[in-house]
Amino acid sequence: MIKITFRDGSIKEYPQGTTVMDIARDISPGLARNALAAKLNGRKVDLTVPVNEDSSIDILTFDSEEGQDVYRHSTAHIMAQAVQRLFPGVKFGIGPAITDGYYYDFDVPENFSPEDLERIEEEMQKIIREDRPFERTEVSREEALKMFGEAGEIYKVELINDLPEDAVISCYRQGEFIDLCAGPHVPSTGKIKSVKLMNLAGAYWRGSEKNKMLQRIYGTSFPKKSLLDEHLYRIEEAKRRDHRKLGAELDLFSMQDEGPGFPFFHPKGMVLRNELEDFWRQEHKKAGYHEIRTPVILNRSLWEQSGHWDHYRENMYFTNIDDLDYAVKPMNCPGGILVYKSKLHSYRDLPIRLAELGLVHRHELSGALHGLMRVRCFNQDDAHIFMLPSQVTYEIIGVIDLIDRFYRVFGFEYHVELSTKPEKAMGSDEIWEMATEALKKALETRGMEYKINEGDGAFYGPKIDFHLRDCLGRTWQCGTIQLDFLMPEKFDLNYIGEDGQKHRPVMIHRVVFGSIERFIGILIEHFAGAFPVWLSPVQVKILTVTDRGLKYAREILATLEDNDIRGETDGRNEKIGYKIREAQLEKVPYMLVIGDREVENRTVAVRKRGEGDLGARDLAGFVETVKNEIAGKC
RNA sequence: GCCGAAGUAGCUCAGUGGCAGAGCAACGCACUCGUAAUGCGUAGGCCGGGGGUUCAAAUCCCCUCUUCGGCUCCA
Repeated sequence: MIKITFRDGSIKEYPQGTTVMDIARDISPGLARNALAAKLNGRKVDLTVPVNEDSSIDILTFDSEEGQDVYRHSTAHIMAQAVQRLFPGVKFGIGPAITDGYYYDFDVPENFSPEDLERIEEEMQKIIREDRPFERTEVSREEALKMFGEAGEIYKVELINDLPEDAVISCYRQGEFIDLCAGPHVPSTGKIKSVKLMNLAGAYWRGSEKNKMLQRIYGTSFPKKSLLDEHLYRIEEAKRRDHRKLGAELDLFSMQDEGPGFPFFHPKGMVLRNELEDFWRQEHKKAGYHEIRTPVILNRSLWEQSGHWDHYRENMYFTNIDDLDYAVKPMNCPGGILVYKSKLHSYRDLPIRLAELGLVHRHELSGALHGLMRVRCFNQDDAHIFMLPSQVTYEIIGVIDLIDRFYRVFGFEYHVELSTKPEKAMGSDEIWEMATEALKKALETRGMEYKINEGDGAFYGPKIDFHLRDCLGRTWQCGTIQLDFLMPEKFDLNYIGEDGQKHRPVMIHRVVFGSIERFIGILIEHFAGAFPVWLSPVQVKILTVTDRGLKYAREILATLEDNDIRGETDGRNEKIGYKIREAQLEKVPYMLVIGDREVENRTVAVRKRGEGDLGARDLAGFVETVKNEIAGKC
C-alpha cells in the first residue's frame, strides 16, 4: 500500500500502481468527472499514470488556472489535428495555452481565411465527438528527431534540438495525430465541450522577425457552453468599452491621419484631463514636490551625455537648428537634471523633488499604435527626486504611498513588480545590485508582495512597476519608480555635505499615472465612459420640457457655474424623452428636468445616471449634494 | 517595421465594370410636449491619396497613407 496526501492535508492508502484517475474516482464521482489532469508531488501528470510510491496529489479541474491550461492545451492539439486533416502538408509550430485560451502556429503555403476557421472549428467538433484518447509515449532524442524529421516537421526538429540534454522527450497521440509535447493532457478529446476559434494573426516563428511568419489561430474552450458565452460576453463588453470608440462618441479626443499616434484632445477631453492634472498638482504639492517645465527640444550633446543617444536613439526624433543637431525629448530626466544643476545644493536642501508634466515623443512602431494606449507623444506625470543615499528608502516609501493614494481614488486594485538589470544596461553589476536591493528593502519595509521580472529594468536602473486592475480584470502598467545611480554620475551631480565637500546625490525617476493619455484611456474603459461626477466633462444637464422653462433653466445654469459645477442646457424644441435619451447616451451623471411645475415651485426634477427619476427637490439642496460629491471625488 | 484585413456622407453600413445609396445625426417647417427616439421636408460625397487597365472604375491592377487584428516593443 502507498500513502496519498491530498491538497487539504488528508491522507489515504491505496494499493501500489493505482492510477490517479482511480484515486479521483474513489474520492467522488463528481471529481472524477471534472478531473482533467493532476499534480503528483508537484509535477503535472496525466490522469492515467499509476502511482507507485507515497505521494501528494492535487487533482486539477477547470476551477484552477493550471487545470484550465491543460484543458486549453489539449484543445490546441485538437485544433492542430483538425488543421492537419484539412490542410495536408501543414507544418506545426508551437501551440500553448494562454490566458483565456490557446493558440497554435501553422506553416501553410496559403493564408487561412475566416471561412477556413469555420471549417477547422467544425472538424474540431468532429474530433471531439470521436472521443479519441490522448496517449503519451516517451521517446529517445534520436527517435524523436527521426520521427519528426521524416515527417518534415522542421520546427519540431528545431525544438527537439534545443531541449536540454537530460530532458524527457514525450509525444502525445490522439487518433492519427501525433505531436511533440510535454503534457499533460485531458484523458480524451471528448472531454472538451465548447470550443471557439477567436482570431487569426501572423506570428514570427519564435517571436523573431528574422524568422518566417507563421499563421497563428487563437481559440478558446470551456467545459460548459454557459462559461464560453460568459467569456464571449466579457470580450463584447471590452469592445463596448473600447476607449477609441467611446472617445469619439463622447467627443473626448480624436486621431487624425495627419498625425498618426499623436492624439488631439477635444474640449470635453481637456476637462477630464485638467481635472486629473489639478488633482495631481494638489497631491504633489502636499507631498513636497515642486513643479518645473523643461523644453521639448534639446541639444544632441545632452542626449549623448545622458546615454540616450547610445541606448534609446531608435525611439527618438531629431531635428536640426542653425546647423546643430537636436533631439525631441523621449524622457524628461535630462531636463530635470539641468534644473538641479542650475545651482549649488546643500545637503540641507535634500531631498529635492522636481515634478514635471512633461511632453515626450517616442518613435513607436507604426503597427504598435493603439488609441491613447500606445501613442507617439504623451505627457508623463514625471518627477525626479534628488537625495542623500541615506534618504533612499524613505523616499521610495513616500512614492509608494503617493501612488497608493492615487489609485484608491479611482477604485483600482494593483500589484507590484520589480524589474532587474537588462542586457542593454549602463553601469556595473555592483551599482545595479545596490539599487535593486534598495528597492526591495522599501517594498519589504512597507510589507508589499511583489513579483520579480528579471532583465526588465530601464537601461539606467532597476524599477518597481505598478500594475493596476480594471473592472474587467485586465491589468495595465502605470506607475513606476526607478532608482538611478548612473545619471548623477554622468552629469556630475553633487551637493555640499556637512563636511563642506562635494558628494554625489542619488536620483529617483517616478510616475504615478504613467502617461496621462493612457491613464485617460484606462479610465474611459474602466468606467465605460460613465465617469464619476468629479471627472465628468458635463456634470449636470438641464433639460427643458417646453420653452416656457428656458428662462429658469438659464438661472439654474448660472447657479451651477457660481458653484463650480459644469452644466449645460438643452433648450431645443424636442420632446423631453428625446433629450433624456441623448443626455443618457452622453453619460451625464445628473439631468435636471424643467417643466412648468419646477418653474412655478422653483425646484428641479433630478434624474441620476443609473438610478433614474429621483423626483423634485430645491436647487440649493441639489447643488450641495453635487458639490459634496465633487469634493469627495465620487 | 513585419503578416493579414479594412478605408464609400459627421456616425453605422449597403453598393463586384455602366447615373453613388440607406438608417441615424445635421439643417428647415409643423407640433409646446413630463423622464431613453414626434412627423414631414432639405441638404450633404474627389468612394483615403497617386498612377494604370478600359469606351466606361467606388468596383480590376500597381504604389502609397491611415485604421483594425496580431508579432514585437513599452508609459
